[in-house]
Amino acid sequence: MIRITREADYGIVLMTCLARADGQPCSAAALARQRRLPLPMVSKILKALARAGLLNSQRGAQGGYHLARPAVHISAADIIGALEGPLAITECSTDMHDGCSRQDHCEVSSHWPRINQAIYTALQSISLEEMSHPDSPRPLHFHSSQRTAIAGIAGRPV
Amino acid sequence: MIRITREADYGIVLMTCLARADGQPCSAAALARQRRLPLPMVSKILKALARAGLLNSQRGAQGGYHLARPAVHISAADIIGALEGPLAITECSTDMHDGCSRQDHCEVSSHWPRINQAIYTALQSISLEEMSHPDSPRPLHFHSSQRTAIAGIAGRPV
DNA sequence: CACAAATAGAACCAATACAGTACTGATTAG
DNA sequence: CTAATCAGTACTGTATTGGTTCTATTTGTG
Repeated sequence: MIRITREADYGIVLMTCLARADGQPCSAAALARQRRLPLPMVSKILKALARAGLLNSQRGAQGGYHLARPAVHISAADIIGALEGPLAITECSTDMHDGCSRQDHCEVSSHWPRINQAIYTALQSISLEEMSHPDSPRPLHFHSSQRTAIAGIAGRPV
Repeated sequence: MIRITREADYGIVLMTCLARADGQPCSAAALARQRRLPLPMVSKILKALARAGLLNSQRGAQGGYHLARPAVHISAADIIGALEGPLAITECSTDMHDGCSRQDHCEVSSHWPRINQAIYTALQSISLEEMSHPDSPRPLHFHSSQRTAIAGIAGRPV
């Protein structure tokens, strides 16, 4: 129901790779090969992540990217934020909602920040470190019934 | 960074209206007028909400919509889910990710459900009842510094 | 020094999804 | 019967996404 772009999706995949390669710089090409992703796309995403300060880059031959700080201090929110801009679930959720002509008649507006905050907190509680490990060590309240209800049903929203 | 569609946005607005009108059926036209929203859009959204079982509808003259159950038992997740389909942050987050050809090389896939779950939980913890009150009675950890960081910066992601 | 391997950055394009509209039909109160 | 109101489908213009291409710029290696 809520969607992040594929860019952010790939971004997380790539970051986990880099997290596992800890320290070792990886070239965009290497990562693309490893994950079977189109190189230009990988390149673009890594560039963005580097610009956001999540990755350090080394140009030239034998260059590549590596994490700018330990995986424990990078959250899902950081990565997604870097690739999709700041959290804003609706356009109204800004300080200067000039564009929102309905502001006067929109009494929910004050509640969006709460929802934003809730999601942001959720995303921030998940560290890259955690995501890099194949098995989830901390199952994060998973009631199997809920699980099917959420991850179970068809993918792309209709 | 994460976006819901405007449909879901309006959906929440409309649901809060109906929550406040408690019991009284409201026509699509009335709601559209009240919130200054385009009628066809309002109509479309209410239909979807009714189909999802969140609203009951009464056809014919003097008809309208009203909540199918008390506002306390309707969550933001319900509303958004009704309008955008089940929670699926990426297409991989499904049981049968047949389409995902990279599955073999995608080791994060197992972690998306966790993220989904985190967001879902966050959204479910916010009831329509809460959203219908102008002032937030439960500020849900709001550190003003964070607040600007999240709701502050420009709206629509670039 | 020259070359090759990398990243940096911008510009570009096609496909899709979104937001919104229009129209036609069904139901029901008065 | 008639007007009000919901139900459903199909359509359209625009914006966003996903992805490519091309041209620098940097830097290690022979």
